Amino acid sequence: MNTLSYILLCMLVRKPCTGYELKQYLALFWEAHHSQIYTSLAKLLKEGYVSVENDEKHTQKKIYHLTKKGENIVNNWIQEETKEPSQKDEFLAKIYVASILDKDTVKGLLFERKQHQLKLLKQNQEKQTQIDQLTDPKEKQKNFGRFLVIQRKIRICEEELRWCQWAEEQVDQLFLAK
Amino acid sequence: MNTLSYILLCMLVRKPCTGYELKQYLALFWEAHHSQIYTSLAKLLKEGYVSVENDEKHTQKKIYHLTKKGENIVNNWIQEETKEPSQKDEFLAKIYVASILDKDTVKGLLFERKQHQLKLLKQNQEKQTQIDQLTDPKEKQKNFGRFLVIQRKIRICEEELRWCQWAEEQVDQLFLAK
DNA sequence: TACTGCATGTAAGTCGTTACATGATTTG
DNA sequence: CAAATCATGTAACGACTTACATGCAGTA
Repeated sequence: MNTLSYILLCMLVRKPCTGYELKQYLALFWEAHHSQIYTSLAKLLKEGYVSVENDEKHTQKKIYHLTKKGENIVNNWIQEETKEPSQKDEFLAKIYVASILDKDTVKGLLFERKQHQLKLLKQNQEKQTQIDQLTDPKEKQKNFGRFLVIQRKIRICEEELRWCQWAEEQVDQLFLAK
Repeated sequence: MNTLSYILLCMLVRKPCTGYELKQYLALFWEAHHSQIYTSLAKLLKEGYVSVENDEKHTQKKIYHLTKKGENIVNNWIQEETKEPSQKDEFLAKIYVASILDKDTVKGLLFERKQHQLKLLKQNQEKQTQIDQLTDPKEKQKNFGRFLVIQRKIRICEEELRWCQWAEEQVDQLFLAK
């Protein structure tokens, strides 16, 4: 059992999913290519942590369900120590060397980042709207954790956008002084 | 040349560093174990992108400098397309399944996260103070990119702390309703 | 009917983690 | 003078990326 396997099992607590869906849900706080997800799901199935149901209409679809054994192992994992988050951000490495770049390059980098963050923000706001529209209290409760995580993402996107704005102003000031 | 190699070269733009220092500077936006850093530096040296100077007092220390060739390749890399940031955060996977956890577990997770973020915030505020204390304009200019990146980290830490606070309130409300 | 998105899978090669290994320097 | 931190390195193993490969479903 590696970390990705536990993450996949966590995703299945809320509802049964296909591998394809898992990849998308995961994106809120994890990264994995489909090749990795499908091989991990195959292992989890072999070891009995998940079960598969074949969709009748879409015969190619495999809907994975969490088994009792799977839920137990998730519960144990949650009690274990939580590893610190890891991040890799090329953009910040480029910003780090701003002093050897020209104004247009730095501004271009910041512009692209802003576009990316705006896109992310919009996507997450849509996800939130979907949760807000749930009327069934049971469904709403099942989505509580997801709701918290999406809210966090939205807040951080907004803060990053404010930082981009501020950074642009700093760049302007620096090149004015030169 | 992989991404880590470019990141290392970027770090050396500001000032010559040892592998040990690089690991610490990197932490602002990248993660790498020392084993990876030392082997990458050895490759960069062999290919002439960096040069080594041995510290006279501390003979075990190897201070890496960026060569002209290294600076050129960094400049080319910066013009290339920037890969999107990647993140891996176990904590959020655990929060995601909040609905099957008890109140104390969720609150405990949030508490630990808060402690971690407070530590990070403090560390970065110290880094900022160091930059603020620079008086030489040239030194200050060289640290411009670093300044931007540290500011971003501080802002995001603060936002995450606000989110933790908010999330605790949400948890209280949920368990009140139950 | 062509194109985009949905959906799954395998294999080779690269990257990253963990463990092993050593030794100097600083601080209480 | 013991412990923590600084400082560097190698090797084995596991995780991740990239490329190859296939086919269905919806829509313009």
